[in-house]
Amino acid sequence: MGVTIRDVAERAKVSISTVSRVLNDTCNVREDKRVRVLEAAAELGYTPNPAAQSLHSMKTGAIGILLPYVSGEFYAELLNGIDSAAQEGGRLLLISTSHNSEEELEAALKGMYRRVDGILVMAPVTTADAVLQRAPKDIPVVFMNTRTESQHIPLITFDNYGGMRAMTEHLIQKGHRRIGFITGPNCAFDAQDRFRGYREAIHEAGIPLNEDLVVDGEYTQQAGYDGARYLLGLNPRPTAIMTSNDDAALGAMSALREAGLRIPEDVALSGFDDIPSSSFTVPPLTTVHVPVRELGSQSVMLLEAAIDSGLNGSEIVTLPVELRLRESTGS
Amino acid sequence: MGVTIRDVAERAKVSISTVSRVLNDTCNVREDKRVRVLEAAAELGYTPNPAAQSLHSMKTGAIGILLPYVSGEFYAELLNGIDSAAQEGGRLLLISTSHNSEEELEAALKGMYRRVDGILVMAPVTTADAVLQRAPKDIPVVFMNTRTESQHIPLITFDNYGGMRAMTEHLIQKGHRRIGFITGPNCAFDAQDRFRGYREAIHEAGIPLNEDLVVDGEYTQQAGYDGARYLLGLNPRPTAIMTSNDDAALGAMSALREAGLRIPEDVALSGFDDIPSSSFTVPPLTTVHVPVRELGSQSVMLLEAAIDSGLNGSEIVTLPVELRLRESTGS
DNA sequence: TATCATTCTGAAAAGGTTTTCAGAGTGACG
DNA sequence: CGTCACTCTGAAAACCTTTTCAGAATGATA
Repeated sequence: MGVTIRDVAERAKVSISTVSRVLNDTCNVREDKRVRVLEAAAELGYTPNPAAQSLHSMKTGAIGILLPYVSGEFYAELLNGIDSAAQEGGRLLLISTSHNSEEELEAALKGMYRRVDGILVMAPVTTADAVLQRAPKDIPVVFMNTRTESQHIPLITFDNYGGMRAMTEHLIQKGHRRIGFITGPNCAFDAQDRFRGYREAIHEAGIPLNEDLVVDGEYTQQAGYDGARYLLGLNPRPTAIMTSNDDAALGAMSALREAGLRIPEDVALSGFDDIPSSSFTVPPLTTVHVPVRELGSQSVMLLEAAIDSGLNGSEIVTLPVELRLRESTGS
Repeated sequence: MGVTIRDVAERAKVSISTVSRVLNDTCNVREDKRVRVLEAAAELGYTPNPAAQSLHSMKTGAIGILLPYVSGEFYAELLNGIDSAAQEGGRLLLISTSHNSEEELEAALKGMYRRVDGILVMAPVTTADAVLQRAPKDIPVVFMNTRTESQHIPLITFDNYGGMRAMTEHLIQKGHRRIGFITGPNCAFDAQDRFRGYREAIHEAGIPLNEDLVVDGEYTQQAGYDGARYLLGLNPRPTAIMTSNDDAALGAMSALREAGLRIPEDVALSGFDDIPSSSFTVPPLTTVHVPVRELGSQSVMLLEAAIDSGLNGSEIVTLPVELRLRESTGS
């Protein structure tokens, strides 16, 4: 079917070794043969078969990405960061989503084995250690936004705890005492960390933690909507509502409007992630800016370093987050 | 490095052919050898090398996806549809984004050549025909949401023209005569089709097309915001604003609120795409529901059919769209 | 002219799998 | 016991490339 190096060699009347040498210019070939080969290759439209190349070189030129799911602007941004860094490095991207349990992750890892030179894993519900145990050991793995017990795992994450803590302090400093909190999915570590930031800030301010003000949620608009409606039904109702991500905040905003409440005069509202939408809400949403694109691109760079050096790095990088104070909390 | 079929054969004390036969159960092997092979394979953790398999079978078990960019909820949904269908078919996904010019597309196609069994292309700014000319011919390609001159190209799209036309008619029927329109990117065919739907509906209603009411935009919130601000500066201002997608509508909504205008009493607003956010805005956004997930999954299925049958289908499927009338237009 | 050093070049091996082909073993039957 | 039919099994080829190794061609020098 396809045109092989043999066809090129035949047409250029040289051996296949010479063709290979010319195409990879790996050592000197007499000029006339060189041009003959190049012409033949161009005329036939020859492209080396990547499978054969991989087989020999034990490299694939691709990296794999495992994500728990893809939804909303957050993941779109993440993919942008990953893709641009991968393209920079001239690598293809194999992607596989909706892996939450360890079993699914293991299957996905196996599926990528030897098809990629390294794997990027975002696994918010399992520890990196558990994943690594089940992963093939001769391929570098870099984690994003995952928890680990060991300190020797290449991991890029951001300061979920600190961000939510700072946000809570901001609201407390604005005078709020009854602060409702809509959590993310309980099983996700980042959601736990964010909640911890809230809890500890509340505690340190000497405010008793009121369990009624904490409602289980998800990272979705629907959950934000539902959670906010619940909180608004309390008596007295909270003076501020914190959500665990911006999507939930959008949902909560919808519930607040529906109830005829003004933001922030009646109820203040905060999000987390700083997705593009958050600056276009009315009022603009106070949130925590998370460097998503950087998370993606730096993870790829870390992975490439591991691939090129052959040794799996072991740094844990925590990217800083930043409060974006906007009108939804009266700033 | 890795464990090969040879290692398994050695351990099980059989030939590599037998190992291959057992693992693919391709013909009968005596039971005792069978279990020996299976045990050996399990103990060594053997996984066949995909490069070697591809080399022999001329199949890769992967499909490629070329997207112009990834941004916002629309693409997240699309990827979901694609990924779930691909997983169903047991295929891996190679993804590559930010291809707009024909040159970039060609390079990306070349890069995927023989790494995938088929390619899914979403190319809103070039015609499918142009892409096909530059693509390797021995690999099936399915297009999404692209324009073509020929009728014999496998293409799944949806009714951009009809959707926007219906939306315009809806607004006209609500009594609007001064209807502002914020276009999508001029170069994109779907944006052109959507605009055409607006123009022709206006025309058929006997309303003269007022160029001032049409403002160039993009598929972004920022463009919607800017466009709406411009339209609101007109005197008299339009009584309704139509945007070319929901992201732009969110931006426009922000501009309307900022200007202290009520939706829909002062200005009605419509979007296109029906992204998840659109039902959580206040008021909920009237929009055109587009079956994004289906677009993704059906494209994959069409591609798989082409791969399996060996012949590139040539149907053009146009998925129906559907008006979602909500409060932002007074429904 | 013969020899040497130098630059090019082709044959062949290796990389890991699947599949074909022919040969080996087993059991049945005459 | 010899033959036949049948089921298993192993050796080898094929898939396509890169790279090593040895040999060929060229030019220069004695």
